[in-house]
Formats: sequence, C-alpha cells, structure tokens
Amino acid sequence: MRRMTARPANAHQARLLKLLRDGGPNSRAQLGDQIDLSRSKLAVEVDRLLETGLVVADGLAASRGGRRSHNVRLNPGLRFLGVDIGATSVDVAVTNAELEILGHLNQPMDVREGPVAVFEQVLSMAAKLRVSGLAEGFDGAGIGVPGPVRFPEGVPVAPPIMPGWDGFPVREALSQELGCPVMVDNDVNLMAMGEQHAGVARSVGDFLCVKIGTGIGCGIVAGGDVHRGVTGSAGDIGHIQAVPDGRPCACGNRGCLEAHFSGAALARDAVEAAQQGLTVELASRLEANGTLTAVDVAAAAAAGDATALDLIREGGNRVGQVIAGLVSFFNPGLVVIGGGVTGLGHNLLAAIRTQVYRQSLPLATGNLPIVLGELGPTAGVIGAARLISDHLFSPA
Amino acid sequence: MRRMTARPANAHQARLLKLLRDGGPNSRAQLGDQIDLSRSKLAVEVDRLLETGLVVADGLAASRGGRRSHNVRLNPGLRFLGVDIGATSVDVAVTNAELEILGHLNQPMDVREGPVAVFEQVLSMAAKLRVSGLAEGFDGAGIGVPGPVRFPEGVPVAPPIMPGWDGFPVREALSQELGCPVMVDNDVNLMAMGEQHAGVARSVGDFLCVKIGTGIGCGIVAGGDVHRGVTGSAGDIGHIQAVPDGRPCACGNRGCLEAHFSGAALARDAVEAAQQGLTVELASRLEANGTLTAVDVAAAAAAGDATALDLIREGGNRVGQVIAGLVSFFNPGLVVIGGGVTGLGHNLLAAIRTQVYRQSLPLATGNLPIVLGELGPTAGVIGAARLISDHLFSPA
DNA sequence: CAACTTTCTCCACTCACAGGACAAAGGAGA
DNA sequence: TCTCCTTTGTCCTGTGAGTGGAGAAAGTTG
Repeated sequence: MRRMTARPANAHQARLLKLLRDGGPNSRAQLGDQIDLSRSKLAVEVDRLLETGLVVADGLAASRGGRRSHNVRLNPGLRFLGVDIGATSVDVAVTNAELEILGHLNQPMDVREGPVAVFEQVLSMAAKLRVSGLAEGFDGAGIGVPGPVRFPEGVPVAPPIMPGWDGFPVREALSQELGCPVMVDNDVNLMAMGEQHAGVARSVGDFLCVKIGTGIGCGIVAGGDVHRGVTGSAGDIGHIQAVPDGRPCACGNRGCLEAHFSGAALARDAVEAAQQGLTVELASRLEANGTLTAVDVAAAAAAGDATALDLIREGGNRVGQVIAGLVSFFNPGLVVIGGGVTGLGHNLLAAIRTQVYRQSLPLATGNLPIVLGELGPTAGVIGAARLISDHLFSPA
Repeated sequence: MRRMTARPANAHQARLLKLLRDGGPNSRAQLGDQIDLSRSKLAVEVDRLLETGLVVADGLAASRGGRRSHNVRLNPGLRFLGVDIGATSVDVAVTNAELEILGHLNQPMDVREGPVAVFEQVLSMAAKLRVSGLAEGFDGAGIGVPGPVRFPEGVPVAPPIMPGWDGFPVREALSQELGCPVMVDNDVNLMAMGEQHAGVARSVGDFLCVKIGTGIGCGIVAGGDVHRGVTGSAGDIGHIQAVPDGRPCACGNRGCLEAHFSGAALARDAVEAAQQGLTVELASRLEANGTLTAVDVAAAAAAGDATALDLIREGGNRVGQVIAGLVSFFNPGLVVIGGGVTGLGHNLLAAIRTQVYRQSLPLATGNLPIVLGELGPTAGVIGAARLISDHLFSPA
C-alpha cells in the first residue's frame, strides 16, 4: 500500500480530521453540529479530504428519523508508530489513525547502550509488527525518550541518564530509517498526552502527570497544551530537594527526590532492609531472585509485610510533599500518578494524597482528584501516536 | 469628553490596536510590515478604526526617502485606571492608551478593612486624579487584589489575608461606580504583566515573577499568557513547605515559606534580634520608631550590620530553595524578583541566585537570568492597565 | 528638472462562506 | 398504500474578505 502524504490544507480540514480521530466515523450532518461551519462549506471540505485519501466513505448510518447519512471516516489503512523508550525497556506499538493500538511489543533494554544500538532494536520491533500484517509501512511515528528534548528539532539535550544521546538527531535519523515524518518528545510528556487522549485526563485542560519509574518526572499540561519550558526540561522534578542534607544523588547534590524515592531507590532500600533482616518476606524474595524490584515490594506489601508498607508510605510521603508544592504553585485540575511503580497502588496513592491534602491550600485541593493513570504501559505509546497525529493533522 | 465605547470589530483591528499601543504612533506602511495583510486591506481596517474614534490621525511623519506617511495613533484622550491593592497600601494610577503613567498616587491602607472601605478610598484617589485634569472619566480599569480571583467573574475567592472580600463582586461593583469596563486579577499576576509589558520581561514568553511583600506570591507566564490555574490560585507559593517542622504559620501548617521569609517575617525577626541585643544598629532604629520594617533591615545591612545581613541571606536562601524547585519544574527563561523587599537589593538576589544555580539542573539554569524587577511600585498599576487594555482591544 | 522612492488610493478579480431552495431518502400514522 | 413530516445532502446565488496591480501623490537626490 502506498503511504499517505497529504496534509490538511486549512484549519477546517485539520479540525475535521481531529474530530474524526477522536470521535470515530461520523456523518457530515453530525460533524456540522460540532464545527462552526455551514453545511455547504463543510461538504466542500469533506469532499476535498476524500480526494486526498485521508478520509474515506464508510457506508450509510442508521436513520435518525429521516434520510440516512453517508458516514465518513479516517482512512483505515493509515498507520502510526508509537515508541516509548524508557531507562530499562522499550515499548513499540502500531495504531490506526484513530489511535487504537493494533499491536504492541515490549522488550527490556538499556538506554545507556546509546542511540545506535537502541534504534536497531526499535526498528527490528517495528519490522516485526509490520510483517505480522498490521502495517506495510508507517505514515508517521512519535517517539519518547527519557530526558529533555529540544522539541522543534527533535534532539535530546544533556540527558542525565543517557549521556550518549546528547545532541543525537533522533528525529532526522528515525525519519530516514522509517521514511515517514517523526516527532520526538520527553517520555513523561507523552504519558501525559496519552492520559489526556484516552485516559483519566480526558477533557481536563490543566493537569500534572507524575511518572515514577526508574526516575521521576512530571508532565505539565496548561490550557490543553504540554508545557515544555524554554530548554525542554520542564517537569524535571526528580532533583528537587525533598530532604535537606538528605541522601547523596547522582547529580551531585543531596536530598533530591529521586535519591529518596523512585523505582531505583525503592529497590535499593528494599535490598538494604532485607539484608538487615527487617523483613522475612523481602529477604526470601531476594534470595530467590538475587535482586529486588518495585514489583517485589508491592507483592510483599500486599502480603502484609510491614517493612515493605513502610517503604512505600515513606516514599509516598516524600513524593507527596513535592507534589503538594507543585499543586500550590500550578493549581491543576487533576494529578495523575503513573509509571512503573503504580503497581504499588493504593498504599502509594494514599500517602501522596495525605501529604497534598494536608499541605496545600484548601482552594487548590478542594476539588482536586489525585488518581492513578488508566492506561499503564500503553500511555506512552498512545501519547507518541497522538503527538505525530497532532502534527500531521495540522495545516502544513 | 465623551468616553469611548467602541471595540475592535475583528482580529485585524485588535492586532492593529495592540501594535499602536506597544509601538506608539505609526504609519500605515510600517504597520503593514508588522502584520500579515495587504496594503489595501490594512488601509480599510485603519479607516474603520478612525471612524470609531479609537484611533486618530497624527500628522505627517518624516520622509524615509519618498512620500511622507500619514501617521495614526491611539486616541490620546483614552484613559485607563490601574489599581493595585496590597495588604497594607494601595496604588492608583492613570494611563493613556499607550499605558504611559500620567499620574500615580499611593496611600497606606489595611486591606482587612474590607471592600467597602477600601473602594471608598480607591474612588476618592481616582477622583483626585480626575480633577487634576488628567482624566475626565475612564475608558476602563484594571484592579489587582492580594489573593486568588475567579478570573472570568472578577471575584476574589477564599483570600487568606482578606477574609472580608470572599465572594465580593469586585468587578461588578467597581464597574458600576466608575461607569466603565473593569477586569480583576491577582496582584502578583498584574506585576508579572507589568514587567512583561514595560519591564525586564519584555519579549520573554515563559517566566516567573516572584513578589515578596507582606506575603509571597509568584506570577506565572507560560507561552506569553498568565497561567491562573483552575481556581485562580496558581502561584500561591507562600505556603510551600520550606523548612520541615519549621515555624508555625497562620495557615495552620508549619515551615511555610511565608512564615520564614516575607516582609512581615523579616520585620518580626529583626525586632527579635534587636531585643536580644544582637545588633546595635537595629536596636537603635527600633527605639527610634517603635517598630521595624524591611526598609530598616535594608538600611542596617547597607550600613554593614552583620545581623541584618544574616537575616537577609538566610531569607534569600529559603526563597532561593523554593525557587530552585520551581525552576526545575517550570524551566522558565527568566526569573524576576519584585515586591516591597526588593529594597534588600543585591544581598537578597545573591542569596537567591546561589541557591538556584546550585540546586537546579544546569540545563534549566544555564541561561537563566535572575533579576530584580525594573518597574518597582509601578509594575502593578501598569499591569492593571495592560489587563484592561488587552480586554478592550480584543474583539467583543 | 529628471529619475527614483515611498506612500496611499482605487479597482478588478478571486475565494471563502452563509443561507436558502430543493431534491433525495427515510419514518410514522391514517 | 398514501400522505405528511423529518433528516440529509447538493446546488446556487449573494455578500464580504482579501489580494495584487495600476497609478496618482508626495518626497528625495543628483
């Protein structure tokens, strides 16, 4: 199949494409109710979209008491690739133009191996999805990396946990390999966009999305748009001081949030506790696997292990304290907690909520839901697909 | 003089009005260079603006090598009122449509006396400016209050330091009294808008404006627009925890930033130090005036008093620590420090800078100026005038 | 005084868009 | 089955937005 190259010619067409993406197949009449255009003008624009091939006819809809309408929908052959590169694993998914996931792969990987090795793996995963019949090529790809990105160019800048990527032209390189347009963003921002598109943050204009994985980051959505900051490092809350004169952090300071709570810190603390003989539960798991992760801590807590519970609570308190400050500052309408450690579930959430509701002003917390993300590991790839579709569904 | 009631009829006219406001009198030709419109269309819109009276002819400009151009400018008779209500004083100013201050009054006042008493004072100050020949009436007014505001309605909500104002219809009441459109906002947001319009933040799209007066607040500008949060309480950083288990705060928590550093906290600490005999300088001032303010501390520090210097440094460290967190989170392109305590000047700034540059990530601080506000006490009233002019210079 | 520049106005043409008339297609009751 | 009503989609015309060029008006420079 030949790939689509067309782009919307004007703002109306862009609007229509996004309505069809977010609302599925629809008739001209119903589209007219959602857009400020006359029936005649709308028909013209729809016809033009049909000519480009971005949109196709989709049969007759059921009658609503009169003549049946001719539905249109986004070309069902369109394929987006969503890539979410984490610190220790990579997710690759294929979606259709409505951003529904058609296939999804996840593989462990070390981002420190550098862009060349990682891209090799990403491309082979993409190829696997392609030969499985889900796609014959891609119309666009979005990719998230665990560090700051100079957004317009799609280039990582000074990423602490992936030094080899500094300045690597991710967008350009991937675009050449895949032969389609590519957009690059921070993985946390993509998670926020994912939850905004299809998760708990639907229809919320101002929210924070805190991702607790190997590290900690925060996606900021203000007025419906992601706030990236002047150098693309906005949301980098892992190195906010959480404990005065606290633990030394890899960044050179002391007491950083990340040094006290994150997937990595939690695992380290769990091993320590097990070795000190504080917890049989964790000790036996340590003996069995040779190492511990957040998953072990979650399981131990679920089994009633007091030490594991304490670790989670203490961590939640730290994160909650920082989030409380951010809530006072930003006054969001929603806080989403996501990332690898969401397996810690309700215990973590409870600790965070306690801190935020206690420390922030009532006006800011009065009607502030603090919830777990809904999409889990798919948030990132959905956000990636959303990123590229937002780009392609805008006038050229 | 009859007041203007016209508003721009479309986005082009709005754009032109703002160009004339920010750039002063100008010719059609030069306006055409700054706006994406053909000469002919532009001429039509300018003519329509001339008809409304918002814009007037302003004679011939000097030749630029050819025919001399007919300048136009905003009607020089337009008058905006800018009101900045602080915790302990009120500023009222009159500006022209180009937001130049024509007259400015400042009076002490206690905001806790409630809206009725305060408005009486504001109106009498406005009347004083009016009879002095600066204005015969106002075309619009902007007003800042020291607390959260439900922006669309112009109503303060749950303001901690001015409980009597909760729910008072400031916008409606003042609009009735003055007989002109009124917009209401948080005083810190207006300070940010002031510095953005005419101060250090010109041409910066993302910045923070920290106002340290009786309390502490932070104006947030993202993508050129003020971020107010979902309940209008964004930027309320005075109650972020700065010291774990620190001093008790009026809000009920402990260790809030405001409890450790602000105009009020600094004065209290200075009195304490004087009474403990730690500083001759401050003690003699205390004896002379019966009380101490931030101004006394600044003077003592300037005179070389070590205790005063310590107070300033310690306070700057506290604020700096909080700002460091906000910088990591928001990644601004500029941080402006303003408010009553800017008299503390370079000592304060040095302490803040030290903390931010040490604690935030290099990528976020690499090219981040941290400077004092340029406009001093006029920032608020200029911001207020800017607020109402932005409103009136938008299509109705 | 001639040649060149810049500014401003006028006019013709194109395109975007609204809104109404009308045809096509269906439903529901008599 | 027929009639009336509803909904959908198309066609056509009128209006206003906007461009671009021609040319007049007003300067400067040599």
